[in-house]
Amino acid sequence: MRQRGKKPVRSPPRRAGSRIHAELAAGIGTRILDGTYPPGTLLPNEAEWGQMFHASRTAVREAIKTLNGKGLLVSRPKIGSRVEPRERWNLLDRDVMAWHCAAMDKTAFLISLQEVRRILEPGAAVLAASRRTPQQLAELEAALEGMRNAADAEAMVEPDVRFHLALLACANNELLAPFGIIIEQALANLFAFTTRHNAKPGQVVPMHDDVVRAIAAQDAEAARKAMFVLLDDTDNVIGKPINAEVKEPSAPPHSAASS
Amino acid sequence: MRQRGKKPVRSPPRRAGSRIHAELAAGIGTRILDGTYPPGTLLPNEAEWGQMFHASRTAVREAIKTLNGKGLLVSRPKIGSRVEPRERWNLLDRDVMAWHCAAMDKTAFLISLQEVRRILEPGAAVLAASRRTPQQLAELEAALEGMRNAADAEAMVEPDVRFHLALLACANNELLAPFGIIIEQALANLFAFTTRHNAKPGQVVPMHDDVVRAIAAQDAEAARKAMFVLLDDTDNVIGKPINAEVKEPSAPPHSAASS
DNA sequence: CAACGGGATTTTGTATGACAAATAAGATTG
DNA sequence: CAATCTTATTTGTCATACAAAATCCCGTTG
Repeated sequence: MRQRGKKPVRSPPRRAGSRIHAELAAGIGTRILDGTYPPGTLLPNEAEWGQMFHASRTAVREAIKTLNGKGLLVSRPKIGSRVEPRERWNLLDRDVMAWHCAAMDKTAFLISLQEVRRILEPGAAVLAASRRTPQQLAELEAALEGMRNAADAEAMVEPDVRFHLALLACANNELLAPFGIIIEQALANLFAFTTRHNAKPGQVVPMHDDVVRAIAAQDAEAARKAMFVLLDDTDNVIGKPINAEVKEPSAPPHSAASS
Repeated sequence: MRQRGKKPVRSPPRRAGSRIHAELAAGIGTRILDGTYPPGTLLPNEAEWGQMFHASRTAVREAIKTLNGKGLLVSRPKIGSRVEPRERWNLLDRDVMAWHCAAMDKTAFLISLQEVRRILEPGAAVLAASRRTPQQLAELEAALEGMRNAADAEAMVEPDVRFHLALLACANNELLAPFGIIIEQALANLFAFTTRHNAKPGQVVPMHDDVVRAIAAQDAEAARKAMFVLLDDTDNVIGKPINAEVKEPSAPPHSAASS
């Protein structure tokens, strides 16, 4: 009952409950990833963000702390918040990856993703062959079964992702887990291509099956090779439309920091 | 009415300016990484953390938002903050890596790190051979020169780290950058071993030189092989003390998630 | 008695205001 | 002109109040 004076005008209920700090983090994060605020830039101060998004300084600060945790920013008194150099960004974070993916060219992004997959997945398959537990193998087989039962290409994406994540898990190296995000992003975005260039889907399941059999037999070298076959196939799906659309033979790997 | 003049009740100045929310984030993060609060656990609520650390709820919330950004937590009203499953953690984040490294057995951690390095760095070397710019090559050579001029083993760590980071940069794939953290952690911790088991330091520089020459000559396969030689050497440095200290032949890769 | 629904309660989410601390930049002074 | 002091700006921290969400409990009702 202690009403204590009066209600200070108090801005309107601010729409039904939506996590404002999350929106703010996405808003600021997007602007960083899309180059509006390149590395080294001093961001607007907290009060300005608050006005831009019609939010309180509290919400702004929490958003900034979130981005801080992702390595995009550092804040110091009297200075403000400065965008960190790209190599400090946690690009493997789900949100950062999503903002990044939204900002850059999808095709170039997919090529980068596939390059990393070609490095990682064969190595993971080698480890998996010698280390997978029976239970992990069962999950791998379950994912494969899910791919077999998929009605159409779209329904195959989910078990496909599950398959590759299960493979990573079979490697039993916890530092490999963060790359699951790369798998998810790659396969999710790949779907846009597979619908347009349906590259003999009948062979996809047998190729995955080869990987499973090699890992079940603990044959590391066979697992490695089977994984390369799988990746080659994926590269073909991506590569075809690229060659058809891209003209220039060599583009700069990623836009220079200068501008 | 408002006690403007002197100090109101107001808790003591709380020690000279130290970022409390950072301390809190470290405190909570450490407790998560060391297993005090395993995945799935409901954390104490914000008020309780505030009492534990003698900090305001605001500071606690900002710390939690930081951990949120690192994928360690999710918070929901009425529920509280729950520890996310390990596969959602951003293990490649600097802070998370540091907390993790402090909590787990150093030797086991180094073995995991080296496994990932064996997968990644040869692949990065292959890409580097075909894609490095002259400037990137120059930085690689500068790091090598820094290793040559190092007075002792300790002075070699910094240019060594720079060398491997430069190699990653030569690959010109931005998704490879996050691994720089693995390199840094690996070499920093490795130093504890190399000082104790100084495995013929005279060969280290020539082996790095082989990598540089292969990349300069754009010989991808030679770069790959030279990198393997380098990694084999490191494995030897780690492996020797391990075999001397560890008894049990096979331990579970990482403590299983009970449920 | 059991299933259902609606409030009570707990916890996070947001806003506001005030002050402390840090530091860059300008003003002052020897 | 240089060293120092003041000032101004921005983040950091605290306290308080209230809103929103979601569980949980309990009463209602078939």
